[in-house]
Amino acid sequence: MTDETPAVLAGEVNGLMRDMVLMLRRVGAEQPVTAPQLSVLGSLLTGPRRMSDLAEEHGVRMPTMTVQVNRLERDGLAVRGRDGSDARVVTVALTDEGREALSAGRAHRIDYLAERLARLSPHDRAAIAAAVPALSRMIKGAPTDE
Amino acid sequence: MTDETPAVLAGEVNGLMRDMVLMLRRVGAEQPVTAPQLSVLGSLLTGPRRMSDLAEEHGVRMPTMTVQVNRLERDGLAVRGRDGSDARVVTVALTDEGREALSAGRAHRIDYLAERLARLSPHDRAAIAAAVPALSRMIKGAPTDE
DNA sequence: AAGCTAACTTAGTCAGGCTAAGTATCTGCC
DNA sequence: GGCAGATACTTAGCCTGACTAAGTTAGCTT
Repeated sequence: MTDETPAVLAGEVNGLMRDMVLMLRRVGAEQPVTAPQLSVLGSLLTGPRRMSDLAEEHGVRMPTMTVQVNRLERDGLAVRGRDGSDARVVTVALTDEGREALSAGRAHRIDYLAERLARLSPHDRAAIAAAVPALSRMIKGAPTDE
Repeated sequence: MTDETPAVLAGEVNGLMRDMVLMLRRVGAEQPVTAPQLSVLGSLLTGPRRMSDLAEEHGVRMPTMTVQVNRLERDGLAVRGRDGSDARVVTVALTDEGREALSAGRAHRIDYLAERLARLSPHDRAAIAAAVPALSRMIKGAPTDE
């Protein structure tokens, strides 16, 4: 049995995250659309969103989102629009091309992970599946609901 | 029970990783030493290393490591040296200040994680602990050893 | 209508990654 | 022994992604 003390576990999780960052760099390399861009496109799937919402949702400041959307627009993946009720707000919407880029990019990432997961034993996969909710709570900083 | 199909799991893990990146940005913000730098300092703990080794170990190209080490040296956390047997190789060693920065930076990250883990139920922690080896295998792309 | 607040953008800075090309040194072969 | 090619690094130049500070435009409140 592994030691489940928070401090010890934290060390293990820390190492895991370092390796994960490395892996993510590899997955993303050679891809036309970067991970943050893909992430923003994903937010647009349910309809146009305002800049401030996007910034908030992705945990960045507005200037960062401005630049991100500039690039998406430059590459034809999204378009800016205006909100009728408030002339200050700028909305962003997916283009068809953006929708395609999103699904292609997602497929690439998911396939990569799925392939790796498929190589593991059912036992390992079960362990990961069982830990997903707990990891999600940990990442979001939410205490376990008891 | 969660569905353990690779494809479905991959989707969940993908979402998890996105959130993790967000969390890592938060942990790292306001920290004097960045995560990659901390990571390099960690490699130096066991003694001086050559540039090419460091680049290899951290999955980056040499020019990237050159810049990284430039910054570490600029900030007094590491020093470059020469290898007696081969005049082409450059070695990098920790300074006392670097050792301190490393342990402080590590402590910050680990404490952050430990605190979050401590808030989870023992059941959640156990699930995470049980999944660590499997996740590690997944990340490294190694098939389960059976 | 004035003045404050809110939503974005612009400008400037920094870290971290890359490729291509330059320099110095080592190695192997004739 | 000396030259050719390989190896170890650095330099230069480019891109993404993040930040703050400051500018602009539009809405809100009084």
